[in-house]
Amino acid sequence: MRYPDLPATLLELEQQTLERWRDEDLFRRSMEASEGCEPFVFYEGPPTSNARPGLHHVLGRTLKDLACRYQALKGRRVTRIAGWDTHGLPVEIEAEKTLGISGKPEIEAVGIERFNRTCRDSVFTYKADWEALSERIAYWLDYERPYVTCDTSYIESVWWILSELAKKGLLYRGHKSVPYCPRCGTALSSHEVALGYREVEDPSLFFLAPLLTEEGEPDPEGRAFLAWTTTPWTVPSNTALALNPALTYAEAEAEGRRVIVAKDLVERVLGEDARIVREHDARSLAGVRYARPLEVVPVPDGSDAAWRIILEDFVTAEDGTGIVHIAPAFGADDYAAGRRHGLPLMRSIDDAGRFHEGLPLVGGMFVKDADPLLVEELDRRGNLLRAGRVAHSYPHCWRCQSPLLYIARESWFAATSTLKDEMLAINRDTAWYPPEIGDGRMGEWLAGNVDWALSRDRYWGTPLPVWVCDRDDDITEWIGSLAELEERAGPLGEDFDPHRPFIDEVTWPCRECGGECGGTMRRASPVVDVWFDSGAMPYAQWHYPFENSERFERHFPADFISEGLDQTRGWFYSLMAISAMLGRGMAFRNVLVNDLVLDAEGQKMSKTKGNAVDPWEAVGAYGADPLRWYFVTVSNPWVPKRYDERGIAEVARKFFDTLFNTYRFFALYANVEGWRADQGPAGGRDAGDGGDSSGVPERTVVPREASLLDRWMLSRLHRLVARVRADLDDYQFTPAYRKVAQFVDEDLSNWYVRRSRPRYWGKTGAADADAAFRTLHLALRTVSQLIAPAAPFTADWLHRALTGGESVHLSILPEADEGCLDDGLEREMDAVRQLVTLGRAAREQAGVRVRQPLRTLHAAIPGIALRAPVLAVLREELNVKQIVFVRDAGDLVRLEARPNFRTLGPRFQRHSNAAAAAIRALGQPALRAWRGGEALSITVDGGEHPLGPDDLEVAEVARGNLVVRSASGFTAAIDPGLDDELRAEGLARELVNRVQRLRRDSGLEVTDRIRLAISGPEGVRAAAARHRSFIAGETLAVDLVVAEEGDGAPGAYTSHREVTFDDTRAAIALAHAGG
RNA sequence: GGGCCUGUAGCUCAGUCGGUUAGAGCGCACGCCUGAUAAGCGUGAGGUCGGUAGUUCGAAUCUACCCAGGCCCA
Repeated sequence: MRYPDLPATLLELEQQTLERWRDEDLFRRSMEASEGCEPFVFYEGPPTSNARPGLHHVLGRTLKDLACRYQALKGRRVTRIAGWDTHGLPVEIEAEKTLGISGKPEIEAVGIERFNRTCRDSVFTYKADWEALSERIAYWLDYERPYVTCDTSYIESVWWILSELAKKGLLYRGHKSVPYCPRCGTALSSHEVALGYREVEDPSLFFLAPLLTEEGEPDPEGRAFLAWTTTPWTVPSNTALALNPALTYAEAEAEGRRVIVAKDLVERVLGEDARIVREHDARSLAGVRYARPLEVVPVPDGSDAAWRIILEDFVTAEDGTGIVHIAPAFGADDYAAGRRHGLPLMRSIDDAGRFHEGLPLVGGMFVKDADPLLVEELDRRGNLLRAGRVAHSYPHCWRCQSPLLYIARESWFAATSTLKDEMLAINRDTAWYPPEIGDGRMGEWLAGNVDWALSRDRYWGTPLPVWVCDRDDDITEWIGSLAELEERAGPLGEDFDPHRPFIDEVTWPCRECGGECGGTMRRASPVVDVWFDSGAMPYAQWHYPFENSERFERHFPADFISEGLDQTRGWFYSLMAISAMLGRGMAFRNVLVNDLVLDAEGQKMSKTKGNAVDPWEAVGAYGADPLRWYFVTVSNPWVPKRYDERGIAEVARKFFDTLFNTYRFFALYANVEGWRADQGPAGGRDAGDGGDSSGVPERTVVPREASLLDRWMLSRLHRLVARVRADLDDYQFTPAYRKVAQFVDEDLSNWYVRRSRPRYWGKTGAADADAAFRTLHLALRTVSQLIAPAAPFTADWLHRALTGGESVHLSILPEADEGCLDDGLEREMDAVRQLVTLGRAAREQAGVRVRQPLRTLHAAIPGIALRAPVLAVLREELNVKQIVFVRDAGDLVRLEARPNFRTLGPRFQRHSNAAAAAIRALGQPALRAWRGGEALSITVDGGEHPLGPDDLEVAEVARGNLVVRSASGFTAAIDPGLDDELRAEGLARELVNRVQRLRRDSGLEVTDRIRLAISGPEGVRAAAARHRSFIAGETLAVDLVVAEEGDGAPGAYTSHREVTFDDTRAAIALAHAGG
């Protein structure tokens, strides 16, 4: 049994792994394996399946999958049920396109039955695409039994929730101001409204509302409030004027009138000539009566509260007059204010946007056409101060371009605002990643919570399960199940479809009024907001409470959910609001938010711009693992991501290729040497804990007396495990996997393996080779487990290759072994690596290559001593004979004082720089004395100041005829001087270098033995002779002949080469020793 | 129009409580290595920290305004 070769490409590796997963039914096996384990509950936010998955779904699904796989790796049982969001306007719009129709009148002409059938047919258009992409990117989700929001069982659970809320008195009928298209006869969703903003010119008029006394008499002083509007057609429905309670208002003389406006706006609104007569605090004006500016619409009953001054926070002094005209029948703020103050709703127009027939002046006119007449009438009544035009952005219907009207329409509401405090408390207990979304966007949204308008006047959705008596609409019944419905209306028949139009036909005689009224209970026509559907998934995915009660309880609340930022007021809110209303507290404990995927230029991806990246293309380019890894490591999930294919290529090279090369190295030599993880070393030493079919890796494979590098590697490895676990437990995926990447590249590949290489071909003995293999095997295997959540294909392939077939996704991630951590050793090795960098820089500067040995490295390091075996690593890496640590004696070192601003700043304030300069200017003797423990003081601003221990740092800087490099307290200095001995050794290494190249060029295998001949001038011969065994050993020469120039027997060798070393010429020749 | 997020090297990103010499990878230039070789390693150059004004002894970091991109809402 060998350690297998890697597939030719990562894409091939993924394909092989996918096939294996399919053959093994691995997802199912992983679920079975965790049967009975502590559950980890994940809720899948349902995507709409009638649109293709996009690249951003790969991001979202990577994060979800990562969290779930990590928990599974820790031994949790992770429920992850797929779901489909199937109702709503996007589906209806697709159906309109399919049927070639547009708008509600045309839908009704076609018939709701046919229309909804078309909707249902279109819902799963791209289901296969979604499932295929999910599989390809290794998003493990249970697609066997997905929840589907248009299924009868799902709808029944939604009905149950609504009826529960009704029982709690949380549902009511009211009005909601909605953007409404008068031509299409329909309200538009906010998404649709956003599509239609256009810059237009509208009337801008300042109109007057004359003050009245409390008795309703004209104000003796003839004063009037001044209000501003761009919609004259709403003025007849005015019922109040709102002031900001925090503002001061002024009475001013202008154009012969005494008008009241916000004090700050007097000049802007009334001109420079306006004279302020009196000032009023807003509060003192509250409740003051005024005369209706226009009397076109009749006064309804119960209008006692109307036509008075009210106070509202939303009023600003930014524009207008600081006095806002309130027409509750139209604006959203107006409607809310109307409810707060008990104002009447003066609905004066019909569904086509026309004033009611029979009204004076404007009866039957389209509201926008009536504007000029109303302005004229205001003027005639002396209530117009000024009229003009203003350009502003105003929403239009994206379908027909009609200007939208904001109109209060009948709606069914859930009284979420009564649970505001409860939701705020839940939100505080919810762990948001990042936290600022919870505090900010979500917290503010909840703080400003208004009742949830649940109903939509549409067709394809969960029908609102409320029936209303057609004689007395105060009589309503909420139905919570199909059984309840049958109890009322009789059998519904097999396979009853609870959608419209069928549900609309279910009626029964009104019982409330004892049959006296002879009324019929008919369903209120709206369907439910689709956000209610998705927020109901914790219950409805189990058809709770009709079945699965116990399973539901086990899966509530969710431990974890994750969606895009746009879901804050969408799914996150609907989950939270529904559970709060049901009295069940929080619906999710942890929520990870991701931002958008932008294109490489930072622009939003969209089909119309043509910059959208097809996820299949992205996966096909480098593979799913690099794409997932890129998304995870490039930046935190909640930061907008630029998708740049070059970034994926970089990840594939930098991380995956490095990891693969490390494995390839391991496999190459393990196979050559016949090393197996489950066998002892060749020398017959104890095999340790041997094989591990348990899935739990051996905790410590290398005993205490193991080599320095192994102990260092294990310390790094276990520290990595501890840190990654801590990060992942805290949903910090990006830092976690950046740490893994850094470990693989810097610690494992570039230091441990590089420094250990000769150990693998036995240069240090069989036992040491075994330890080296064992350590590398453990490191690779642990890495494969750590990356399993992020790069599931690569991880699985690696794990199987290393363990002989065991899937990483069935394994358990070990805990970090504290006993392996060795802080001191890690610090020493860090110091060595720092000195190596500096030493190399010094060599570069001196123009001496590493192959040329040097006598001495002078080094200074802050605060740690390096032990002998660590120093050996440093000597070897820098190719020096000895290392001398400089102290403050001798010519090598100069002391340098570095002021510490952290302590000086607070103490010296504006004299900090002077103090710092005084410290820098301290002389060598003073600094030596300071180091010796003597007191030191400086003179600043004429005063004598003693220095404390933290006020300065004393650093050593090497000096003299050395080439010096230093950084952050570390100094490395080399003496570039060479003697004959060093030159000879350097030459010997050069010879080895040339022979190795010739070996390679001659096509020899790395293990082939050779016969070797070297000829050249005296210096070369002397070096070769002196380092004969070194050269022979390095080049695997069984025979080395050193000859005079032109001497020797060329015919005996198969490869010859002239070589030069700087200005010296020589010749080498070799032949395969075996034959 | 309002609220929020982002802006640091050519590119992608770090940057702790405000601390005086702002880091890394890629790319680029130069070099090394040749028992991981369609690999590997190193050194170097490269910055108005989006802009302006302020607070402070000291600002990438705090404040205000502005610019660009994005999100949510109207």
